[in-house]
Amino acid sequence: MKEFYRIHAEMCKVFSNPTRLEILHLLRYDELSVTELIDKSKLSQANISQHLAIMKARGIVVSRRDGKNIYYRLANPKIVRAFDIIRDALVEKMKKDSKAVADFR
Amino acid sequence: MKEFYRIHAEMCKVFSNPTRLEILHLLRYDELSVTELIDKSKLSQANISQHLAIMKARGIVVSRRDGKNIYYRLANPKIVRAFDIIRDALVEKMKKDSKAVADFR
DNA sequence: TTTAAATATTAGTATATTCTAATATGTTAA
DNA sequence: TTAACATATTAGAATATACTAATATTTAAA
Repeated sequence: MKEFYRIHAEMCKVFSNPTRLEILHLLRYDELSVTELIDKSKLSQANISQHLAIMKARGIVVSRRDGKNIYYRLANPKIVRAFDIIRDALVEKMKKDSKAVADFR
Repeated sequence: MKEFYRIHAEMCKVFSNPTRLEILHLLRYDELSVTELIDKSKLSQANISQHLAIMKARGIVVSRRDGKNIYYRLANPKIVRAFDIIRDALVEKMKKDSKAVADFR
């Protein structure tokens, strides 16, 4: 089982970087080329390319070439659901925390 | 929005370590004391304690003291669902990958 | 067949993470 | 109040990560 935790952790590690989350968010509904990702995110080309490579290697995104452009998209739509749940839990927690702060005052 | 990605990433970072996943898995249904966690995981006391501190600081687990023991449990059951989805996606992917390997032969 | 556009890769530095070993703190029972 | 148990904290070394700057590769158009 320990091996499975290792692999699971490897997968989660992909989601533990704000830049990658931003890229994944941009890819949520549509595939996008690297240039489009650069435009929409204002991140550097090299940096985006590196993160895409990481995610591709782990099977989170897939790519296809069309002429000069390479388009990336999510490999598995389930991942988005996992995000949403974590985001919900996060929002819930933030509300609770801010309420605790409010109650304290 | 970038700020939100940062916080989301912080949260996901918690799940990006195999030891923490193992602990979370052990806490899935029941609260457990640190000693029980040590027994069930065979991890070192210091290490478990450190990981519990990390997860507590981020609001993933909560604790209560009962005499000499401190019991930890999951703060939000939703988190478990997020795990399950990621795990499913992972299993799906592993099946697909092993099938690709099989087809290749 | 050169040039320009799109993307990938590499090297290197700064920072973060993880673990072990040692020590400290808190709690109960003798 | 001391001993023993349960848990937390600290320090420090090894490893991993993320970013920038520079360079390489691939493709299509001129």
